[in-house]
Amino acid sequence: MTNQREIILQELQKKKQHLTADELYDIVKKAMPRISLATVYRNLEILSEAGVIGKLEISGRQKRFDYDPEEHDHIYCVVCHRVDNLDIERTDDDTKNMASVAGYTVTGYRLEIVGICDACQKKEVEKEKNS
Amino acid sequence: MTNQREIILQELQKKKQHLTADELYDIVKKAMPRISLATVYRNLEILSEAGVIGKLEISGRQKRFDYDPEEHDHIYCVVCHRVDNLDIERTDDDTKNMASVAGYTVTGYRLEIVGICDACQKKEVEKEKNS
DNA sequence: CTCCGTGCAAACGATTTGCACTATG
DNA sequence: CATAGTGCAAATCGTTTGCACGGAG
Repeated sequence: MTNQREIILQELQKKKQHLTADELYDIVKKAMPRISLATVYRNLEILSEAGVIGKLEISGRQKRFDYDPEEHDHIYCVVCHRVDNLDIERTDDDTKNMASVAGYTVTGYRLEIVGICDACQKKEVEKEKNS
Repeated sequence: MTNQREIILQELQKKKQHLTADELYDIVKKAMPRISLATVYRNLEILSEAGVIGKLEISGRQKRFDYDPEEHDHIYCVVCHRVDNLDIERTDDDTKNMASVAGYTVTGYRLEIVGICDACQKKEVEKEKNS
């Protein structure tokens, strides 16, 4: 656990958001100006591999990293691409229902709810006023 | 609807699989050797925009295109990345449950089941035999 | 000393774009 | 003849990697 690894982890946990590698890079640079983006990527990979954080491959281009490594689902905003945690209980029933599909052995699932976040809804209203 | 557009669409529908742009490119090249990958990308974008096909952003690197534009969920194989359609009914209840989340206006959801497909399971067995 | 982790820059894979050209309406 | 669509190559974006160096054990 190097110095840079620790700062990356701390900042991610402190923000309590689902950040991309380069968002986190910008933040960490303030505390450690000579850090490189590659180091951020490498450490995020190591940390998620170790189960300390989660890695999200939500629709869109960039991966995001989750301060909470527990299995859970996400909701994301189609406008600003912000991602939040969902707290929906995953019933065993669901998993059982899936087990029969097309010869697959089911190992898990990912539910991704899509919507427009509070902030973006407000922005929409603003826009309509001005037009 | 140009000639190349038509062939791209036909081949995708004929294959009844969830192909990536470059897989489709390889297929279409046989019928139309001078076509470029950019054209395949452009037309897949246009076709999915028009609702004739679907665009999938499943975990992993490449986008896949779906011959079936209807809303439905998918299962994909973690080993070979093959994607198949799911035929799980989406109840209104589900959507209602989601509506309350964190100030979001929910517009939809995407369920992605993860597993190992039939073919890859068989390959696993083979490997074990040989080792 | 020995290595693992770093910073940098260059490489990479997937996708997109600028441009000149071609077919089609 | 106007213009939407093409092929090609170069550009772009997010991410990964090779390499020489530096610092901790």
